[in-house]
Amino acid sequence: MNAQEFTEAIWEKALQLYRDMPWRDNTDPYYILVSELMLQQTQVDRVIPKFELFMHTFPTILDVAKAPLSDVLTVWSGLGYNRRAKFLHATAKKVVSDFQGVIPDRYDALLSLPGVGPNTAGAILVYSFNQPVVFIETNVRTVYFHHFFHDQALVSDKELKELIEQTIDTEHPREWYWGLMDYGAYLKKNGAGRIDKSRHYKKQAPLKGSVREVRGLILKALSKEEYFFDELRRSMPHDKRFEIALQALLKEGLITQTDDRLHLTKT
DNA sequence: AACCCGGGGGC
DNA sequence: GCCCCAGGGTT
Repeated sequence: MNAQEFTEAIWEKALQLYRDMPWRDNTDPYYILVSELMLQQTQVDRVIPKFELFMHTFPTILDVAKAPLSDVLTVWSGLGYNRRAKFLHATAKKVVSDFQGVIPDRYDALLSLPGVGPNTAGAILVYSFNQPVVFIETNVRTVYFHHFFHDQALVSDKELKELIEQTIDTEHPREWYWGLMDYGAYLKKNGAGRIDKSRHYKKQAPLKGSVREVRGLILKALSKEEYFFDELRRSMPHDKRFEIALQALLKEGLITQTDDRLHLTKT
């Protein structure tokens, strides 16, 4: 299949498989920023209700910047990878203080924001500003592996970038990537995804029995009410994971201890 | 380069 | 019970 046949096939899939999402109906940079942070390692179906709650609670990026971190963490609670809530809070404050409250439309400036890496920066440029930049994530990998690398054991992102660059629709990058996302998600749902073909693929450690499982329990508890240290410990698994998780959360600034009480960090 | 960071749904 | 999900930060 040559490049033109490929692009025609993708556009056909894009029409067939289009998924409606709140951040597709409104591509304001703030919508895209929030959705992309939430979508890191998290499925679309789980993000949509959290996204709507978040936007209802914090209608503008200034509302996030002004809010205590504890409020952002509470809204985030249940979505997972709670550090992202702190990253988003810090990014909102930085956009207000360093960028006049305007989310930047340049790659380097976006990369300077906490929680925004190469993928998220590229996604913001594509989806919000409609710029034809190359970025790689799991659905993009799935589509290109399926069509161009069937008989190759391992594929590097460098090889992938060349193909993406050759096939990207420079006139309609936003809709083009929407199509890649929808088609890639479709392929994986139907068992055609082979993400382990990527040289960057790493199997993640199980959650069960891990420290980060206890981190989640601590944050979930503190999202509801404050605890005395011993009171909280008694409600947690009785092993070393609790102490490790607690120290990490204190160090990272997600939680704070004042007067023998533990609570979500306010500032 | 290796490790850490949630929680849930699909299978 | 195992897997992965619109990845990024730290060491």
